[in-house]
Amino acid sequence: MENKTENNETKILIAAKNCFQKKGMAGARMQEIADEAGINKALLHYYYRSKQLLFEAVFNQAFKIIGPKLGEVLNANLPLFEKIQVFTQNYIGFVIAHPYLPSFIIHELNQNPKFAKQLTQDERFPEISIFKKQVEDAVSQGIIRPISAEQLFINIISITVFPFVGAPLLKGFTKLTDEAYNLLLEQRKTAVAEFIINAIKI
Amino acid sequence: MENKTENNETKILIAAKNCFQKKGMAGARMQEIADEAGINKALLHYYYRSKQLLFEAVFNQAFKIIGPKLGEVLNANLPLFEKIQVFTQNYIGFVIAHPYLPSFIIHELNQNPKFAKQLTQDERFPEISIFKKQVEDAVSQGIIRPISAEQLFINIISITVFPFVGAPLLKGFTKLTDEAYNLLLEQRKTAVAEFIINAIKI
DNA sequence: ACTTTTGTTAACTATTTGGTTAAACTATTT
DNA sequence: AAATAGTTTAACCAAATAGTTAACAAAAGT
Repeated sequence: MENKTENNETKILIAAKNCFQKKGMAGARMQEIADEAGINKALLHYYYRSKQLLFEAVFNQAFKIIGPKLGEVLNANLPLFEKIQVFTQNYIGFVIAHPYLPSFIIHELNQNPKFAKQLTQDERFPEISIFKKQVEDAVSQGIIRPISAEQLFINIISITVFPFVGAPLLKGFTKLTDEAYNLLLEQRKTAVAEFIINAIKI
Repeated sequence: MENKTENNETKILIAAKNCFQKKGMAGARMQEIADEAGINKALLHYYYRSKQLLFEAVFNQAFKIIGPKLGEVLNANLPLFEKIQVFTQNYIGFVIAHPYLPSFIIHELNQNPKFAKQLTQDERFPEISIFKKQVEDAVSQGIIRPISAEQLFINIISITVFPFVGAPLLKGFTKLTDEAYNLLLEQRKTAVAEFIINAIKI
């Protein structure tokens, strides 16, 4: 067993992930990451030379997880409605398990547009072309109402991700307790696909 | 004319708004705010004692703008479908004019949950109870499919706001240029309401 | 006129913070 | 066991940064 005691390199990465995701690049402190990893601050610099590089390691790892997760379903060989069901269910489940991840990615991408361009060109970056064709076919066959694949895709992602990103705000508006709100998120695993399919189905 | 030369207090607030919205509380620098306002850094502290207080002034002002804007339509005396149309159109238009605002509010609220609680109790904080009743009535009258007002509200906000918050990400996915993406946002002013109404209408 | 209050600045201070160094410690090789 | 390479730490360092001070200027009272 190799992870009897996690090695420092991964302990650092885990601690850094937590700190960066909670506080963002600008708000996170190297000392805090070191403390959370239970090691000396100099060791951070030993493994990852600078804050910037440590941040990029965390960010890339985050994207390596979430990117393929998205592409996987989008490019699967499934009928459109089923695909929407699987996608939203999978994805909401995934985000429930990693609640800080979307806000983190979005915030840092907003801070650093160059970073965004770079990501787009990564080979792991999800492709929507298959999904796009599928939507266009469904429209021309009269199965769904006319809508561009881009608009539909944006609607799906929005309705899936935003309830996590905007949780504090939405909890405020709806005056729900944390438990009630989490229950509601859980229900969305199936409710969201239903909503979207109703919106496009003829 | 009183704003011949804007007074320093508001010049500071404007500069601070820009910096905080672009870089967040943690990323913004007092010196940068002073430079952008064209004044000495000490003057920031003269008017707003600390970075924290300046930040709160900016944040509260931001919420003072966006909060009532939301409540206004939600509590208006309009039939449900029309309300959805007016709300999405108004709100998308508003966010086009203030594109950094939602990300800013969301990020800072995620950083500081106490802040969120405090806001909820503010009298300016929008109420959804009228909207809630309206949705419940529409459901029981069989006008719309069964859905909780909270879920519908979350869907509306998500689909309205997320395309702005997640713009860099969504631009990446859809491979659209900035212009194409902006055009698409413009189209959403009407398309979004249609989508939502189709989703719930029986 | 002069006194007081308000506004403004340059220079300074204290602290935080990312990053370095040199030494100590540990495992691995020879 | 000695040498070597890899790992870890305490103590530092330099730059950045929020905040202060003291002097000065302008405006407002008197």
